[in-house]
Amino acid sequence: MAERTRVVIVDDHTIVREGLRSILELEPDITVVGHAASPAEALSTVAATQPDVVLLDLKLDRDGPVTGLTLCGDLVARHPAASVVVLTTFHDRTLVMEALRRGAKGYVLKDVDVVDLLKIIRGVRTGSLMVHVASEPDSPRLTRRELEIMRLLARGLTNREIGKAALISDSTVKFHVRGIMRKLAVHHRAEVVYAATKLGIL
Amino acid sequence: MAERTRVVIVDDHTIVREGLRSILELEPDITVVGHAASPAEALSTVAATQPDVVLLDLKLDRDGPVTGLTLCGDLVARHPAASVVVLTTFHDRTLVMEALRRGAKGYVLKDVDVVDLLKIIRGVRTGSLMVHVASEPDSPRLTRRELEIMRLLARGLTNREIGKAALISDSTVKFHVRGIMRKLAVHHRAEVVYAATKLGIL
DNA sequence: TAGCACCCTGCCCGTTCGGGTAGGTGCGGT
DNA sequence: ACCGCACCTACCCGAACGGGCAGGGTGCTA
Repeated sequence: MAERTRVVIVDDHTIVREGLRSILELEPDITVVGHAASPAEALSTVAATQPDVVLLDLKLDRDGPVTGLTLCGDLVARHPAASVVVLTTFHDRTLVMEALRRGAKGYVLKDVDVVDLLKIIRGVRTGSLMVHVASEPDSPRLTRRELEIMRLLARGLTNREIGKAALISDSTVKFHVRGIMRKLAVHHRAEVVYAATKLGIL
Repeated sequence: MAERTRVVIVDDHTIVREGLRSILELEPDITVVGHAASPAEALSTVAATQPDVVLLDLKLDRDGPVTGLTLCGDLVARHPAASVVVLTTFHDRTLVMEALRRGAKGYVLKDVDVVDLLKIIRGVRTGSLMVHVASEPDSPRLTRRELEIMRLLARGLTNREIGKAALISDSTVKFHVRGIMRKLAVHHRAEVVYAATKLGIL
């Protein structure tokens, strides 16, 4: 292996980006060829640099991990040669599974040892580290509308008020709320907020 | 200023700790004399190394920022010579105010520029950077009972069910829920969960 | 001793919610 | 052309909620 492993870092926090770069650049067989703070930036950077590994933070903004998950799928689809390694603070197993389901080659919790991180980067690069994907536990997939309703719901709006805000009737709001509750397997709107927060959807 | 600024880093994520260390060690006038991942470790490390600045992440575990806030107060109380700089991902203004109220000398959002971070570290060290504390906005103080009720409420229990669980009547539950809502300045239980999560009380 | 904070309970009332049924549209894939 | 899915709307009804009221009690502290 003469070539150095080319890595792109995607994280919205400058400190994490720079910190990771500092760590990785100390390794002789690894080089950081780019970094990005947003999905758009990530896609263009990866396209431009064609890295071996993309270190991807799932939480790219205050909207939770959805942004990162989506980006993960996009990166895998457009750049199958690059191995996406999910970097996250979430201890939530469903999130990890969701990322793997979308084609991530590995995942790293942010409190891992640096040595382990390096091991994983080298592992996915050589292909010696294979992740067991095992099909789906399928975290609930909310539609656009449902997400919108849920955010308004979390702010304490009544169905009627949500209807005003979303320009739909309160009957429709109730319809969507039912959908949300069914998918999250809960029965009260307070629990919706709780579950959504735990899953990082909110 | 002949002496180098001595810094201790407190963060539960190894990657953030090592990353920060890598960044700071590049500066000739700054030296990282210790790091910690937990409150206990932080207190002993700070006591042992007597740093000028403590970089403190508010979110030290999955319990939210309460752990960090408490530690912030403890550090300030036991080591008034050390300047605590709060490092956090939370964009929430109330959290920052709460930290300052407990004696933090400054705060840094994790997505700041590295240059700004260095500026702040040097600022608190020389005392040229002074934070306006302005007394208190006082984050709401819930009683033991209210906290207990709130946690059950978040799980989606009805007032009646909460009563069963807490061995009190549903009338009393409603009494406490009213108290919670009043203190959080909200009017619906879904919003209670939302507000409590944002404040890290849950 | 009085005051205060916390805790507990009951009743009222109008509003909102949760869940059910029973429809409608439009869009994208097989 | 058909199916599935997201989306929209309307009706019903019992349960739960939100916010008032009016009272209990304890324990600690000034």
